[in-house]
Amino acid sequence: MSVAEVIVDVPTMQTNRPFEYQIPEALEDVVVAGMRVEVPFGRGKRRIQGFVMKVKDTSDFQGKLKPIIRVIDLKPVLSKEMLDLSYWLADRTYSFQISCLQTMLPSVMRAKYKEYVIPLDDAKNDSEVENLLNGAQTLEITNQTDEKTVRKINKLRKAKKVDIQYVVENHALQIKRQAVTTDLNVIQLHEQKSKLRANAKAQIKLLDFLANHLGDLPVEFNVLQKEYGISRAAIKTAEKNNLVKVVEVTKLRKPVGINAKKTTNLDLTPEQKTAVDKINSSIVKEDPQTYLIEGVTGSGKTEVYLQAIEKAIKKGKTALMLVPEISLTPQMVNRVVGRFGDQVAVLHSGLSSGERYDEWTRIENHRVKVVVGARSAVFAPLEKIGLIIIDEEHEASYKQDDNPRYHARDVALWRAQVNKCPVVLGSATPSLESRARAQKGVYHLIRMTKRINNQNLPHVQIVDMRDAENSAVKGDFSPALKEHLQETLNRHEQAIVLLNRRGYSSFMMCRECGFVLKCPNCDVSLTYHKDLRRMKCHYCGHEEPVPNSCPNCGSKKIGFYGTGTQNIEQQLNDLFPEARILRMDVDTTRRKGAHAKILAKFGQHQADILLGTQMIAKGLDFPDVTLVGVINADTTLSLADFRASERTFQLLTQVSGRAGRAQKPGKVVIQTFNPDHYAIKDAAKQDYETFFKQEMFIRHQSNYTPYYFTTLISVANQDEGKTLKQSYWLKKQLQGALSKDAILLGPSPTMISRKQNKYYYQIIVKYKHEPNLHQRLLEILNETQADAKQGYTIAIDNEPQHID
DNA sequence: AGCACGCCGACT
DNA sequence: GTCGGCGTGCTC
Repeated sequence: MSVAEVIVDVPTMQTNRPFEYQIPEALEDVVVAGMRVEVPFGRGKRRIQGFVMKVKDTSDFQGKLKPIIRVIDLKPVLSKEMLDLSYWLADRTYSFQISCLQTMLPSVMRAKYKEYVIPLDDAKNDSEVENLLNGAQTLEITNQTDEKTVRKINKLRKAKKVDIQYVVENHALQIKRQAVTTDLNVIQLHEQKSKLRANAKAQIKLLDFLANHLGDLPVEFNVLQKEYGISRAAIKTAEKNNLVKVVEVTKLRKPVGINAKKTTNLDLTPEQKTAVDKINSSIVKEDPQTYLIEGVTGSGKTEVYLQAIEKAIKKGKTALMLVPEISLTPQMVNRVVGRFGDQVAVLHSGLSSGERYDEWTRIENHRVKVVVGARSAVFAPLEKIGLIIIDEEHEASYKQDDNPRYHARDVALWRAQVNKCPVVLGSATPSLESRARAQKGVYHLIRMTKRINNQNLPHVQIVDMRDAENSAVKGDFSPALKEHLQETLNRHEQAIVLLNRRGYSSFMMCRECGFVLKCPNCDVSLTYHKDLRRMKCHYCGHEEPVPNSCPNCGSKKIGFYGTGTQNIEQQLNDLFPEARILRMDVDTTRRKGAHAKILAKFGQHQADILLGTQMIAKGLDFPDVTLVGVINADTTLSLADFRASERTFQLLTQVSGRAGRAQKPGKVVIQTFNPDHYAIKDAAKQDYETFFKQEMFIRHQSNYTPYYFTTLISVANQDEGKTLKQSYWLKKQLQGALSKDAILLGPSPTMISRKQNKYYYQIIVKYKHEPNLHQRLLEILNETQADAKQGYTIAIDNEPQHID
């Protein structure tokens, strides 16, 4: 007897374990681990999708096993590595295993469930049934089906007149197309052509086409029709005369940007060479070491990546390169594709779900050696990985912010262990966690301090907005920034203006002295809560009234801080009526491809000023940009988040790196109310190391990452009282499991304490070594699962990226 | 999640 | 009396 352990597609705590199914004889040698199967589940006739985790020949189950209905895949869609990874991932992120398995696959492979009402045999002519079906054979039940109909169906079901049929649908279908190919070679084709009658125009055209495109066969019918005017009839005639063959091809939608010119290795600077040598030695030794490249903007990290990838490929291995979604620009993609051609698969959000599935299939079929993609590409079905690269390693977007809340870096490190390959983390501004690990020797630190071609770092000027001259200005542009913009325009060069919009108008700052209202306990800024009209701390729950005057200098100029991009655009228009301005923010980039379009336009110098939010800070390389202006450097600094300084430093350093990438010298103007803050001063000097030391000191003082681990637990319910009660119960449970050294903060309301009509409260655990915590949290999830039906949601975020 | 079972209130 | 409301427990 063969038995399969199956993880079923029911994301609840009670079903978060394998269920055993009997493998029918017909499927005896067909069902293997990693396949999707359709199984019956529950008392009714419900059918659902499941993943086979294991095949064995004995059962531990006391009752009678149900048989597997059918296999959905002909071969496994998840390898042993991925199945193993799913256990680890589910445990680490406190998620359902089914959710982990699903996130590893393209979304089209997620099962779709449909329900139909079907009449039972002896009730086919029943008037009520006929009325319900309205002449049709079946009736689909969707969530659109109105209550009255549902009631009618239930009644007829009880009367045994109709039944419900469940259908599991697989949407991952490849598009099959007819195509033409031939067994003849060029000489034979010419021979055949000469035998044709002169008036057989279409046949001649077809044979000419084949002779010229022998390398590209088979070619689809519709391509021949559309691009060469060769009809289906002509092809059929040629087939009849044994000139061509008609075959079916699975059409793979080819994603954009694969038109890159072939490039070859660039000469390396000594620093680059050292980096490549170190990484390559680990690739050769199959040694799962982690390297952290701390390289200033413009130091040529990408070339290091490319040459290391080449090494991996030469060894017969594959390579995985992760890039933040926002820097997955055609520029970036073309550099990789230019080097490795069609051995590269690109996974980015611009792909349709079908295209994404096709790319996944190409990788799965071993037709790809290199995968470039954003966060979820870390699950690419590559085998024999020889190298994993994570560019812009500090980016918060590598952490998924809903379930499963995984960090791509952690997954990459796990896969590197299994594949015995090195991991390269690269950034101009590494995350404190990674840099600290390098300090401790867990990672190998590679520093690249020089820009290629010895370009100078841009000159950075910090403008103190508290100065009389600047605070007298009506708008948001200081005289200094205005002047530099004008000069740049006069020289017909380009400028980037960054508006730091995160944390928009939620905190209070004094425009006279730069004072920001902070929590007395937690050293993060207080957040304004509209509903209460009070200032609150998101960490500990401290609250106080909104002040009328600055507690530091007594000025009345204290207020909420923030300006929108439209407003700034207007100001720019007024100041420089002759300048062409491009605005890039969530509003102008909502449409697919809009992001790339704006950048392309700016790259072709069709505009003088690019105005935008954080999204313009990353990896752009425009030779004509000689000025970068930062309107309000402080907003991220004042976020109610312990990573605020780190985020500000990263943003300013990255955006400053955009100025003066080519021969022309660059200039950066940073406007701020905190000119003496180390995050701003160090960013101006592009001095990561000094910033790192200072920030580590602060983190040490205030017991944050990387000195402490953090876990964030949030509770939500429609009823605020219930939410609070549950939060306090939770806190008590945790206190029982934690040692004296752990720090428990909260419960406190979240930034938007009410979303979708639910109240949110959170508890933060900071700890160094708590062996019981993980187990206790799993137990708590189990104990509270019954509450889920009463509308409680408990979410656990291991090492949160932001706390709001 | 979806379904059955079971225990209470308000209707043909 | 019974229809149907939802609270509880189970699914190989």
